[in-house]
Amino acid sequence: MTASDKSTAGDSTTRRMLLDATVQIMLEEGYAGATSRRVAARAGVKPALVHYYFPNMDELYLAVFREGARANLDRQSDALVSARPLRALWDEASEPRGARLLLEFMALANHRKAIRAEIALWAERWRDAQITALDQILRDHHSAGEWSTPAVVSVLMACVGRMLVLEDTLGISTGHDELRALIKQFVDDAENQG
Amino acid sequence: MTASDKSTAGDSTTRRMLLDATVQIMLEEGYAGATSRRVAARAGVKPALVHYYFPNMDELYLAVFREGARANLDRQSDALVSARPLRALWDEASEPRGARLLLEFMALANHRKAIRAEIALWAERWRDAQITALDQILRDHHSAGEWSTPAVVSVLMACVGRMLVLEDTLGISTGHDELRALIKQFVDDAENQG
DNA sequence: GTCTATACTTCGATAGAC
DNA sequence: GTCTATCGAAGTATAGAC
Repeated sequence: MTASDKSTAGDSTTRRMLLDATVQIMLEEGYAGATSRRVAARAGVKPALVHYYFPNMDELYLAVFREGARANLDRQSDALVSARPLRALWDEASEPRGARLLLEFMALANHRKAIRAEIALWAERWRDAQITALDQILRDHHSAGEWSTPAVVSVLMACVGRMLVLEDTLGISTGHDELRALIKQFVDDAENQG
Repeated sequence: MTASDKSTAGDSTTRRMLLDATVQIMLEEGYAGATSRRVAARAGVKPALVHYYFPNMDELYLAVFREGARANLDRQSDALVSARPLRALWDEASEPRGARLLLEFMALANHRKAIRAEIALWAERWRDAQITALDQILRDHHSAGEWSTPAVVSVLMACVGRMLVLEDTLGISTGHDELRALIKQFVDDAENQG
């Protein structure tokens, strides 16, 4: 085990474990449950260590968010050049963990104003890249309907995919199957003739 | 001023002020900012009074939610029998205060599990009523498109209207105008030929 | 119904030993 | 890098005077 293995192996550095613990707690108990003490306990270290790696809690939350945002952008880049980009985008928007974490960060942005700008920055990058790529994709697949412009498709998939997940999490399901079937049909129609 | 006026007049009882203060703080600082001390301060009373009217904080949050949910259902009932029900539903889904408050309660439901069931109950009632009414409305206006079923229209308007508001709040706007214009066009087309 | 006073817990953050 | 120890602030909740 050389020193350089540290970044590729289990990534079991303390900092890594603190970030993971924060995400896990946010998903299970909401952002208000991710306190310095509880994050430390989940990571198996003492509370003071949290402040060694992150000067304050805002920085911890921002580090968690930035890491997730970067991973999200990377996955989207892969999705946009895949064989079925529309399906990949829809799957990504419907991914429960990401949607639930984003809910927490949206609420956290309302409680800690330092978070707000970071989310907006990431979201605009994410959407711009998606719209740019969709412009070509929708043209290639000459998708039906004058309404299916890149911007509309991008915003619609993001809004609907995520909100359906959030409703599912709460135990709300009325109408979901019907809407999901419709979207799946649109995606399949567009990509099977491409 | 008789005793019965208390319910109709300014409603300036202490309980009323506590509920209002809680909503205001949740909107401005997020649910985690609505602590018993701060709610009391905002209402102009001492913290102990909060626990006189509400045995614990869960009950306060639930009282706030139930009141908002009832008002929401009432407004929807009016909307569904109005001259332009689709426009009214879209306006209601796009109303910033309601959408932002719902975000807080969705996150709160993840932090305080007692909230979760109450939201699901209200949301299912709300959607069922909407779908039932839309069934007749869409028939009357013989709205175009095989996709415009009651369930799909209901879920779509709710998801998109609210998520656009949340994105706006964060400072995200790309693609919003285009999608809003499209929905406005759909609503207008459906209701101008009715 | 509203207050004062208080008990108890948990929080974020720091100082300093190892 | 990790710990022990600790500070001061803020949280929920209760008891009891008025």
